[in-house]
Amino acid sequence: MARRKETLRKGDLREQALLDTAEALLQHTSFEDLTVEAIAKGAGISRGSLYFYFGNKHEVLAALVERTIRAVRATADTAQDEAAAPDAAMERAVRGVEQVWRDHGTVMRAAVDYSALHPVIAGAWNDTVEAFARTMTQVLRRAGVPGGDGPEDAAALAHALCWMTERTFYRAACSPEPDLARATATTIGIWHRIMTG
Amino acid sequence: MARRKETLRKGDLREQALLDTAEALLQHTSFEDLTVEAIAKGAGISRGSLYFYFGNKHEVLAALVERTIRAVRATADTAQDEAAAPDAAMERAVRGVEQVWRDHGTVMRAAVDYSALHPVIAGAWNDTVEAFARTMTQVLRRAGVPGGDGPEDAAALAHALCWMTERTFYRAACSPEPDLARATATTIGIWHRIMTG
DNA sequence: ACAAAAGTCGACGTACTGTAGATTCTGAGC
DNA sequence: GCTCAGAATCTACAGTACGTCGACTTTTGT
Repeated sequence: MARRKETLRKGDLREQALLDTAEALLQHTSFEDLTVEAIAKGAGISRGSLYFYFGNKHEVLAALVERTIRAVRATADTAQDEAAAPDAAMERAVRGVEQVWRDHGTVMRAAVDYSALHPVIAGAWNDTVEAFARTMTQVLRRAGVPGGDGPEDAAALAHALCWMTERTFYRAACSPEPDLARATATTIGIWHRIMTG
Repeated sequence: MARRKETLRKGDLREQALLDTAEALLQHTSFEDLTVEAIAKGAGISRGSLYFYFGNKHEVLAALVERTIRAVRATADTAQDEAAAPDAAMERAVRGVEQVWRDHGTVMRAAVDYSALHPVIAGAWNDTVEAFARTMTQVLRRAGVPGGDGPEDAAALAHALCWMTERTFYRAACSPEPDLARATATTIGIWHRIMTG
C-alpha cells in the first residue's frame, strides 16, 4: 500500500488560518456581527478569496464547529468503558464534558447559539448529543433502568438528561465568571439520583 | 379615581397587527429570512412606516416575545399552589408548561432560537425560566430536598431541571410531529425520581 | 519548461437595512 | 366648521455587507 500522499497544499494552511481567525474573532464578536472581511483579512487574504474556500459565511462557522466537534467526539468515546461501574462511567463522562467545555467553550457556545440559524450546525450538534445519549442509555440500563422506548425508559431519560447536561454547561459557559465545577457537581448529582432511584 | 382613558389610537391597532403578522410569518419563515418589508406589508403599511413603531427588526421580535411571555407568566403563576402536595404541584406545573407550548409554540421557539442574538429576548426568557425555577425550588424543598446554595441543593437542582424541562419541550416542539405528551411524561418522570430519591 | 490546477484579487450587482423630509390623516379645542 | 399639533404614512436616499465574476498570479506535477 502506497504511502499517503503529503497534501501540504498552501490552501490547506490558509483554510486552517481562516478557521483560527474565525475562532479568535468569535471570542469578542457575535457571529452576526462577524464580517467576512474581518475573517479574510485576519487570515491575510481578501474578502473575495475567502469564497474560494467557503461558499459563504455560514459555511465557515459550520467548518469551525465540525473541526471542534471532531475533538469533542474523541473525548466522548474515551468515556464509554463497558467494564466500569455505571456510576463511575457516568461521572467520568460528565467530567469529560466539563473538560471539553473548558477547552473549546467559545466554539461550543457558538455552535449552540447558531444551531437555530444553521441546519448543518444543528445537525452536527444534535448528532453529538445523540451519540452521547446512546452511550448514556447503556449506562442507565446497566444501572437498572428498564430499556424500551416508552417515555420513562432508559433511552428517553438519557436523552432528557443529556440535554440537561448540555444546557447546564452551556449556561455556565455563558456566565461572566464560568463555574464549570459547580455545573459538574449539579449534573452528576442529578444523574446519580436517577441511577439510584 | 378617574376612569382610565380609552387610548384607542389607530396606531395601537396597527402595532398589534404588525406583531400578529410577524407571528404568522414566523410559522413558515425563520427570523433572519423574515424581512421588514414582509411584516410591514402584511400589516398594510410600507416598510418605512414600520420604523415609526419599532426601532428595528429585532425590536419587533422582542415585542412579540414579550407579549407572549406575559401570557406564559400568567399560566406559570397559577401553578404555584402552596397547599398541594409537592408531587401534585410539580405535575401541575409541568402540564402547565406543556399547555403553554401548545398554545404559543411558534413564538416560544423563536424566543429560544434568537435568545443568543438578542440580549433583550435572552433576558426575558431567562427571567421566565428563573421565575419558574424559584417556584420549583420551593416544591423541592417541601419534598425534602435540602435548601442552601450548594451545587446539589434544591435551588441548583431546580435550575438544572427547569432548563431540562425547557429543552425537552423545545426539542419536542421542533420535531416535525411534536409529541408534547411524551415530553411531559419523561419530564414528570425525572422530576418525580428526584423528589422521591 | 510548461501546462494545468490552485489561489488571489478587485470590481460589480444585489438585497437588505435604517434614516430623512415631505405629505396626509385625525381629533381636540375654540 | 376651522385650525393646528402631532400621529401616521410614504417615497427616496445612503449605507453596508453579501456573494459572483472574470482576469491575473502563483504553485505543482510531469
